[in-house]
Amino acid sequence: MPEPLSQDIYTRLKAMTVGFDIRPGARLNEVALARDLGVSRTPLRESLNRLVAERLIDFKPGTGFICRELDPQAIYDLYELRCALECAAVRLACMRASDDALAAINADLHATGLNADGLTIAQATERDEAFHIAIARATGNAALVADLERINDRIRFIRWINMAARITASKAEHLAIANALLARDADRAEQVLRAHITQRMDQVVDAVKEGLSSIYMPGAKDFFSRIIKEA
Amino acid sequence: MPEPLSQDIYTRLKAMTVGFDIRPGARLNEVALARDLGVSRTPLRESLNRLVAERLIDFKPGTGFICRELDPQAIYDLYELRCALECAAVRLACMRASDDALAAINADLHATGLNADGLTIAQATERDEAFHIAIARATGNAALVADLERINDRIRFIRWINMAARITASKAEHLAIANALLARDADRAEQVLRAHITQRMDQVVDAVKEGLSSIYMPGAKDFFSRIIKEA
DNA sequence: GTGCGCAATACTGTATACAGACTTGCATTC
DNA sequence: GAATGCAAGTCTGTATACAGTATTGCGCAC
Repeated sequence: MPEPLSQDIYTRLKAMTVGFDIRPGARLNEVALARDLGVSRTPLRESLNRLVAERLIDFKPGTGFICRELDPQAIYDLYELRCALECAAVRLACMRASDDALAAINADLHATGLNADGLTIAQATERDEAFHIAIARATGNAALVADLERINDRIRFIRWINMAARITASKAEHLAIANALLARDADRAEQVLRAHITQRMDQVVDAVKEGLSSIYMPGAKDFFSRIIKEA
Repeated sequence: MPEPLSQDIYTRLKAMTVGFDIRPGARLNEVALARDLGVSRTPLRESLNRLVAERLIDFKPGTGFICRELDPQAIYDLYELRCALECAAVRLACMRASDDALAAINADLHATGLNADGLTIAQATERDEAFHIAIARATGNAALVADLERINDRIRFIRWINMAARITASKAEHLAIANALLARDADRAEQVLRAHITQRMDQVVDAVKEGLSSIYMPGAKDFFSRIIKEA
C-alpha cells in the first residue's frame, strides 16, 4: 500500500503554509502548484481543502485558494486561545498525570530542552513546542492535544521570530513550570505558564511586523535556520 | 456567482455526520453517496476531505472515508476541552465585554432562552448552544469562537440526548451564569459554568450508550424532533 | 490623464475515465 | 469444520477534459 499522493502533498503544503513560503494574500495557482509538486489538480485540491478546514489557507468561492493573511489581531487571539488551553492543561496535568509522565517531562527538559547551543532557531522552537505539548499530553486528553497542535501550526511562524529574542529567558521559565508540575502545585504552575505565554503576546504585534518583512524580503527567512550561539 | 456545489455538499454532509445519519464505523461508498447527493465524486471528495480535517469523519488510506466512532472517552475529552474553553471565555467576557454585549446576552436569554415549550429537542439544543457561543463571542476573540463551534459540532449529538433530561435545570443554571456575567464576577461565573458543563460530563458515558441505540434502532432518532411539553 | 467597457485569456469547478488496490466469496485442502 | 489461497468484482486514487466564470489588458471616450 503506497502512501497516497494527496497525503504527501498535504504534508508538504502544510510545511509551506506554516512557514509562509507563500506570501500572505497571494492567490494559489492550482495548475502551477500542481506542476511544481508533480501531481494533478485533483489530489492537490483535496489537500488544499483540508488545509482550508484547518484555517491554514483561505478559500474564496469562484476565486480559489489564497494564502492566509498575517493579521495581528488573529495572531493575538490565537495566543490567547493557546494560553487558555495550556493553562487548563497544566492544571489537569497537576491533578492526574502519572508520576512517570511528569518525571519524563522534567528529565526531557534537563536532557535536551535547556541547551539551545548549536541548534537552529527552527529546532529550538520545535523543542519549546515539544515541552508545552508534553504537558498537554500528560493530561491524557487527546482532543486537547490535537486542538493545541493545530493552533500551534497557525502561530509557529511567530514563535520562530520570538524564539530568537527569548531563548535564555525561556529556559528559566520552563524550569519553573516543570518544578511546579513536579510539586503538583496547580495554582503556581498556571500562574507561571500564563506569564510565560502572556509575555510573548505583548510582542506579537511587533513580531507580525517583523514577520512580514521576513516574508517579503528575499533571503530574510534564512535567519530561522541560523545556528544559535549563546553568550 | 452561483454557490459551488462542493460548498452545498459540505453543508449537507456536515449535518449528516453531526447527527449521525450514517452509522459509526460505516464506510462511505463514494459512488453511492455522489449519486444520492446528485453530484460527481470530485466535489464530494473535496467536501469529505474538509470534514476529515474537522474530525467529523475518519479517513483510512486505501480504504476510504469512514463515519467517526462514538467513543465515550473521546466525547468526554471533548467535553473537558469545551469546559476549559468556555471557562476561559466567561472570564474574558467578564473582564472586557461591552455592557451592551452582556445586556444583549441577558435579554436574549429572557426573551427566548428560558421557555422551551413548543420547541423540538434539536431546537432547544440550538438555543442552549447559542447562549454559550454568545458568551464566547462577547470576548471578541474570533479564534476562540471558531474553535468552540467546531468542538460543538462534534458533541452536538450527545447534547441532544442530554437536553431531553435537563431542560428545566438548564434554565436556572443559565440564569445564574447570566447574572454573574452582568455583575462581572469572573470567579462566580466560571464556577457556575464549570458545574453546569461538568454535570453533563458525568452523564456522557450513559449518553453515548443511549446515542448508540438511537443510531442503530431505526426511528429512534425521531425523538429529537419531538415537541417539548414542559410540566 | 483617467475612467469605463469590452474582448481575450487564464483559471476555477465539475464530470468522467482509467488504473490499481482492496474486498469478498468460493473452492480447495488440511 | 476451519483455514487458506485465488479470482472476480468493487471501490478508491488520480489524471484529464470541458464548461463557465473571474481576471486582465487594451482601446476608446470623456
